Amino acid sequence: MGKEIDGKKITIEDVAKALGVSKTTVSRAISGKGRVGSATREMVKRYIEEHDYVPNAQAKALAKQKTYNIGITVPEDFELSDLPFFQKCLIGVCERAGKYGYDVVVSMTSQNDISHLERMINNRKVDGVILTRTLTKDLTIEYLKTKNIPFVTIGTPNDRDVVQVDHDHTAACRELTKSIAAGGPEKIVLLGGDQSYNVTQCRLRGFLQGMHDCGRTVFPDQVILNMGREAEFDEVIDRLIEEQVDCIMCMDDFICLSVLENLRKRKVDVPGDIKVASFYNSRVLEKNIPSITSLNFDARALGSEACSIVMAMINGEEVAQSTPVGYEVYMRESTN
Amino acid sequence: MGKEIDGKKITIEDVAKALGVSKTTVSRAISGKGRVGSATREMVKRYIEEHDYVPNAQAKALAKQKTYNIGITVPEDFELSDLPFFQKCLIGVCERAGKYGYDVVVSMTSQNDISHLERMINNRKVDGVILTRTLTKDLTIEYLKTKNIPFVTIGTPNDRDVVQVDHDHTAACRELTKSIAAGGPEKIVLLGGDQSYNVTQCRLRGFLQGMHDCGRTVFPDQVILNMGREAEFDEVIDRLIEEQVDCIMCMDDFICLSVLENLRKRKVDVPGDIKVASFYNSRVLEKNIPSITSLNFDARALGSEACSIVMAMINGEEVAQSTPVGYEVYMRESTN
DNA sequence: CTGAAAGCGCTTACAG
DNA sequence: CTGAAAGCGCTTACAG
Repeated sequence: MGKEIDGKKITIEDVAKALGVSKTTVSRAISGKGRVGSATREMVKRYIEEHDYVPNAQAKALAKQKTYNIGITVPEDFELSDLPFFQKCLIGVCERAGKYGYDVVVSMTSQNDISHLERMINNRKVDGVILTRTLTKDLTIEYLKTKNIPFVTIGTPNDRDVVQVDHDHTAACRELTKSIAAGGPEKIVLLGGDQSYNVTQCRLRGFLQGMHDCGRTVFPDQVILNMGREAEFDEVIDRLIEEQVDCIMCMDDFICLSVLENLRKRKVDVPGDIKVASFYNSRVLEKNIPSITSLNFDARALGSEACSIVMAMINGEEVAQSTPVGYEVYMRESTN
Repeated sequence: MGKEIDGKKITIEDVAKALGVSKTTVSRAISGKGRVGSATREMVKRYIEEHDYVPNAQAKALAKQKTYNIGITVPEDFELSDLPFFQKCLIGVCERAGKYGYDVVVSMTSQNDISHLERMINNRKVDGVILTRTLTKDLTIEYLKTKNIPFVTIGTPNDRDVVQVDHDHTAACRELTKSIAAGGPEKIVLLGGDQSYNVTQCRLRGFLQGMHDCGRTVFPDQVILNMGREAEFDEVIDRLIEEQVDCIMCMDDFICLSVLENLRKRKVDVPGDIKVASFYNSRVLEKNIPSITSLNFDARALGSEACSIVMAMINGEEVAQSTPVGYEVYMRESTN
């Protein structure tokens, strides 16, 4: 196996010589571009198959001015984000990229440091990039717009001229909110995360719309954002109990987990005393008793979709400015 | 900004012409290899700085027969593994790689499909690779050994001639087990995951050693591996309660989470009725009440270390076959 | 249908 | 200290 000459890989020239044809012919037989006699083509194909010839991607890249790589950003401060979300996206991207013969190179980014991204772009390591998170004030988007490189965001930046794919969070949250509000609970409160995230804004909007759809008025004290530290939860939950809130809607699973444990600590029964729902997949909560009403999203599909879209852009095709990926509403015990 | 000619990046030739020197000189001034007059060097440096010249990495790669990329495998079936572990490793790797001017390309692998890895290697997209997980029967290791490429594993494969970096799970579990066994609980049971993972074996070994250190005999029914589905937990926990087990040691956080929720459901008090400990960081459990006795590991450090080691191998340096990364034992409320 | 040659943008012996 | 030239391994007009 591994037919190598002196431990070195064989090149297109070796193949050409061995077969008594030109490099041009070998190249064409492999790429399928340009005409080659079918007998010649078969001969070449058989030879490279038997001799494990694999074209040097670096050389190809240089000649074609393409890298056959796409970039993806990985948030350094992922603690702030949904736990397996990035990883699922990544898998989706890898899977799809592989079908195009592309590899994926990752670039670590944080809110205010995009130096790794810059290096990757400047070094022309990739033909396009996928952003896995968008912030309201997003350095990566600003940067990429100045460069002449195709990119798509997973998530919904405010910026209406960047190509994006996302779950329709607003619609999803609206639907879930409606389903719950219609069910009766008097006082519903929304607990959310970092308001600098667009997704926070989308979910908030969906919540407000859903409430509005049911003819509900939302007072300022029914929306609590920027939940983070443990101490805050203690305080907030205390207040909500005191105010006899009927239902707590959580923008993500971590908030929901904290809420549940806080309620448990205080011996507050869910859903008996207070109903609880989450605006996100409850992987972390999946074993929870009672089961948690939530939305269901498929991050892997998001990654796949995003990848297909950059690939299309790289190939110069037209793409939609925005592509929604589906969701489901799971009504479960926690809001019964 | 972005001094480009016709929207194309400037090349070393453009720089050379503009400065009236040869490409050789420019190349040397940039790389610092070969002698160049210091005045010339400064002139070149200033010019490329002002004109945003960035060498074409593809061309450099081809000329130097190096890619300036390292590969890292991402487990497709990460559901089975620790949740943020891979991501932390990845961040650690990215961070360190960046310091070497390297980018990192990911390759999706599953237990029995390493085609993406193969493509990445065959296409020579990387100079070395980091495996983020090792299985007892590991296709990736077998494959990489046949290729002539430096690689290091995160985790402890049985294979004693692959370079590896890992937490010393065995020692860590041994220490935690000792601390607990010394504290008194009569009947201690170990609940573990997939026994095809080496880490499972290491933890088991540590547990057995720790028990042995305390003069305890371990009977077969005190070790339960391959815990997976919810149904199993119900059954197992029922049995353990019936057998009046005093302490449940969990090999990872997900097992621990399931155990805790199962006990809670049955109104079994922790640590009053049964003590609980985890052999892994309790990120998922961090808000749990009571706080959970566990080991503490730093996956990001693991990634950094692994990266430094492949880099050394790529540069032809000698490296230790095995590098341990530290751990801590956190005794908390759940075993009091 | 096939090939010689130039080109992609670097690096690096070799010579001066 | 500096440069002309060959080479890395592909692709692709251009010519036949």
